Amino acid sequence: MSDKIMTIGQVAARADVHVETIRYYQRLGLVGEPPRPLGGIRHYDEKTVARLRFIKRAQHLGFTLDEVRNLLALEDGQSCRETRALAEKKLGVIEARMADLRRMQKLLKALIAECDSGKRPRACPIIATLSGAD
Amino acid sequence: MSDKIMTIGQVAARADVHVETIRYYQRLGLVGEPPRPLGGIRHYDEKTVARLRFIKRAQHLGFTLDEVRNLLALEDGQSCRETRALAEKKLGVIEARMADLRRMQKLLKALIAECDSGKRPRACPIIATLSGAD
DNA sequence: GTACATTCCGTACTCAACTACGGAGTCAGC
DNA sequence: GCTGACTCCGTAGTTGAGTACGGAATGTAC
Repeated sequence: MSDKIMTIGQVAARADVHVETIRYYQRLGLVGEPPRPLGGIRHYDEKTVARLRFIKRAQHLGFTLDEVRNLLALEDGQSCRETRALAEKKLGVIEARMADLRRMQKLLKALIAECDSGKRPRACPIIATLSGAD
Repeated sequence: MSDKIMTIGQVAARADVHVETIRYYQRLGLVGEPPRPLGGIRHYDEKTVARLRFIKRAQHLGFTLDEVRNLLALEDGQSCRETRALAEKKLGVIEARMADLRRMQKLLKALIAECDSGKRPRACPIIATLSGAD
């Protein structure tokens, strides 16, 4: 576990975010305030990089920072009971999201196949199917 | 295909969005301006409801309105060639997103199992794995 | 030991995506 | 034919998620 000490700028570069973003996440409590030996400058380690990357990925999957905070609580959580409950809940969210993506995927594939088969898809039903008319 | 005529308020209620949101999407061109017979009030049909629901779902999966515009172009697209290319591209995006979700899912399941097995997961590696350290 | 780059910190600005507001027009029921 | 609910339209305000700015402090290379 390479515990090389880094400055905020190095962490930012490695996680591909702006320095300001890290400080913003610290204000929100998504990233902890690291030790600050000798007056001023904070010392970060590789874990922060991983955490930042995780946040970005989760966001990209449609989770808000607030939801990401919950996901992060799984890592941080002390109580197994609470962690378990949260994990279960998030699992449900993720599975619903995957189902939606699978539907999109299926339809896109069908659309492509239809294009290939030459028969003009008169009004392909992509939206009708995806809008999930309940 | 029930082509019942609706007002904007009825469409909003059925699609579970605000009236203002529909007008906003019209300004952005995500939803077409419907016919407006007899002076003032617009007449909508069921298709608009489906379109709105689709937009909301796609957004929830992490697509921006701009990306949603692209997805909608698949439905609206005249040219099979262009549609095909776009569909192919979106399919890639969706598959990447699903892979990420699958990773999350797997880890959440592992986390739950670990909780259940009684052995305290000392620092569960959820983030480490999800941060996708390349 | 002094430039120069970074960090620190607070505050202000930006951008996407709405959401609210207000006054005028329209329409359906009584 | 009037009342109350809904629509239309433009403009302004809000929220979430950053991004930019600028002056003081610190650290590093020469």
